[in-house]
Amino acid sequence: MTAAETPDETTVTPGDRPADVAVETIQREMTAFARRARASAGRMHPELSLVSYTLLGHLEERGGCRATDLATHYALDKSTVSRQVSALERTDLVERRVDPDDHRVQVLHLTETGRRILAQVTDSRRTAFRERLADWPEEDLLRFAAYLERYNAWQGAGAAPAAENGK
Amino acid sequence: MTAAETPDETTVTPGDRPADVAVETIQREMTAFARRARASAGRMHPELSLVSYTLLGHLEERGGCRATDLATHYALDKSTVSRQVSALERTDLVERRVDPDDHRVQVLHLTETGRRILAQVTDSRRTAFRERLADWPEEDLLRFAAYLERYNAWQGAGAAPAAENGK
DNA sequence: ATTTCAAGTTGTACTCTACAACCAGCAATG
DNA sequence: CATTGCTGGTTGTAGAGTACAACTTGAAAT
Repeated sequence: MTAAETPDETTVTPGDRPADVAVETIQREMTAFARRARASAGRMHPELSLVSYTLLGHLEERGGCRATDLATHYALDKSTVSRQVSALERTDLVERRVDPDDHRVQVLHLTETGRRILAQVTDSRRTAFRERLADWPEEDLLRFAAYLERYNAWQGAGAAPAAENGK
Repeated sequence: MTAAETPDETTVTPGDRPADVAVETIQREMTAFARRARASAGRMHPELSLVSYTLLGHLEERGGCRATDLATHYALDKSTVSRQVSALERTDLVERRVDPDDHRVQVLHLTETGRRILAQVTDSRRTAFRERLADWPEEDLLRFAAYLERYNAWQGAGAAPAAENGK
């Protein structure tokens, strides 16, 4: 429709080389994915938002850590983490234990419930991903995983030196 | 840390096969990316949120479409789209033209400004992505792009049969 | 003409988020 | 020890993004 929409080529100027096209595609697809992720995650598990999920995951992986650690690791404001943690505590998924060495800090730990819910959501998410990737040859799965890791591992030169899952 | 954290194996049950590990990784990395995307996009372009950007992109790609089309395509509520479009109109990035055939519908079009801003943001995003992918061999770029497309193209069997550009 | 349907808008509410102001411990200094 | 300053966390406030439900208006079907 409306072919008279000024089909000027200068508007976007996608590079001509295959690599440029690929970068373009990567950008587009990553963006599309990101746009959907939150909502779809929320639909799947109304009980545990994407953020809560990753927070809980970090807690389990580390076996407890401080709110500040979560904040820096995920590049979130400490107030955000504070509220998230409050919510998680209210729903009895995490508990706070005041650090005896420093009464300012409170080490966060998963509760049994938290561990259970996390496992449950993880499982459900895994199922969804598996279904989605069911017909992929193993070789492609491995490569795709490697690419994603590589992509995410990139540390922006000038970017905030914080964040990133070092582990 | 805290090895006394009940290291029960049943908690996560990651499959042992390489493919399972890969799926796990894909899930984790896609999630990590999604979590950051919005914020980083916002930091890069305070003028155009990730959503606005994709909306504008769709408009350009299609050369105008209805709000409902945007809603179904992006699986957003029509009220959400309505408000987004309002904002885009207020900032003079899109304009509405009432469809002469059906006075209910208003076809959305990019304005000149909209086209310009979109191109500008697209360019800036492309630069960022290129930088990030600078040291990737072309072969990997092509494969990564293909994987992402394939991943995103997946239509959940039971998912909403709506969406996607029929046209 | 009346009912039904589709496109959009508006009211309301909730989540996620940041920033700024603040409080409470710890640490260093005189 | 008292003062100053830093760090971990909370709370007030604000804004984006979103959904759902109720409503308006125009089109279509009967």
